[in-house]
Amino acid sequence: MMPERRIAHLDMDAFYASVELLKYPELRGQPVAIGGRRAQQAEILPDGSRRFARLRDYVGRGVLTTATYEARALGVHSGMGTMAAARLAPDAILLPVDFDAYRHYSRLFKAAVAAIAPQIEDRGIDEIYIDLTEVPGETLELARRIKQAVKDATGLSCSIGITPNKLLSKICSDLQKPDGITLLGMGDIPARIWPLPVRKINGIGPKASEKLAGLGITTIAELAAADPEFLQLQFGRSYGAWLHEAAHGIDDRPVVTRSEPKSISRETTFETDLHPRKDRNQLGEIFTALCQRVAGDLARKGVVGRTIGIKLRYDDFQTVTRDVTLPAATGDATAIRRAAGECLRRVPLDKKLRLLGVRVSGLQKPEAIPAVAESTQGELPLE
DNA sequence: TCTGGGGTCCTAGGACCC
DNA sequence: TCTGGGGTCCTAGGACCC
Repeated sequence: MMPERRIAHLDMDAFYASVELLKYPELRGQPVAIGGRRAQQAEILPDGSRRFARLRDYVGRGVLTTATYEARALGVHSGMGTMAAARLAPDAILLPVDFDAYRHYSRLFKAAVAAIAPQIEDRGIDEIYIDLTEVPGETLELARRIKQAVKDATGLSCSIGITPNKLLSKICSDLQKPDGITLLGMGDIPARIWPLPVRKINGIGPKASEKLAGLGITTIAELAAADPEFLQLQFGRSYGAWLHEAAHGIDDRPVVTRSEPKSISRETTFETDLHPRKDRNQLGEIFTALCQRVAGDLARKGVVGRTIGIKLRYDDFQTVTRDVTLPAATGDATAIRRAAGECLRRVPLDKKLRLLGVRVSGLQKPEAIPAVAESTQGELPLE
C-alpha cells in the first residue's frame, strides 16, 4: 500500500487584478474589472496622475476575465459580459488585459515555489499542483514558507490547499480565499467536503450539476450517498463511476511535472457579425491572419502538426468544427491556409458568423520523421 | 445590448486492416 | 438466412477548465 501523499494546490488570489494593482497601486481598495475586447489604457494626465476608464463607458463585445474582490462584492465576476457588468457596477474601473505582465509574474511565482518544492504541475497561468510528499518539513510550516516565498518574489498573495490528493486540494485551496491555508485529511471529508455543493468538484460543470440537481442531488454528501449503479446509468459508465469516487474524495492522479502540447489554435470573435458572402474579403483576410498567427505559434514552440481544423460560430451561437489530416505534418502558413480553406468549403455558410478559428493538432517535432512501415515478414495471416 | 480565447479529454460512428 | 473480433485512425461535437 502506497503511503499517503501530500499534495498541494496553489491558486493565486484574483491574479490578473492583483497584478494590475501592482502596476496601479492607487486603485487598491476600489472595484476594478479586467477584460473587454479593447478596454482603454489608463490615460496619463498633465500632473502625472492617471485616469482610468469606467465600466459604464464600455461599448462592445467581450467578457471580463477577472475582478477585484471589491468588484465581486457588487456581483461582478469573471466570464460575465462586459455590458452586463456595467449595469451592476457602472463606476468600477475597467482595465485591458496585459498578458505579458501576467506571464511575467506567473514565471516569478512558479520559480519561487520550485526553489522549495520542485515537483510542480502547471495548471495555467495562475495555479499549480505541488507534490510535497518527499519535501521535508511539517505541512503547515511548509505551506507558510511557500506562501511567503511567493509573496517575496511577486508581492502577491495566494491560497493553498494541502490534502492527500489533487481533487481535495483543489477544493480546499478555494475554501479560505484570499490568502488562505487549508489542510485536510481523509477523515475530515464528511465534515468539511460533504456539505459543499457538487459544483465545487473540479470536473462537475454546469451541465452535470444541473442534471444532478434534477435528480435531487445538490451536495457532495448526497452524491456520495447515491447508488453508484444509478449514477452510471444516468451519466455513463466512466463518468458515473468517477462521480462516485470523487464524492468520496478518492483520486489517484499523479502530479504531472512535464507535458507536451497537443494542439495550438487561434480564434477571434468579430466586433460585429460578418456575412459569409457580403463580407467575404474581410473574412478572407482574418482567416489568413489566423493561419499566420498559428504558424508563428508553431514555429515558436518548435513543432509542426498533421491535422488542420477550423471552428465557426454562427450568430445564433451554434458552433461547428471541421478538420482534415494531411499526409505529412506542416508548420507552413500557406499550407495551413490551404487545408483550412478546404475545411471551410465543407461547412454551410448560410448564416452570419461571429467567430472564426484555426487549429493545428497532431503536433510533433519537425525532425521526428515517422518511421518507415515495418516489414511484414513473419506476420501470420489471420482468418 | 447576453455569452473571450486557449486548451484537454471523452464519446461515438465509420473506414480500414488483420 | 447468414454474416467474428479486435485494433487504430479519422472526424465531429460537447463538457469542462483556466
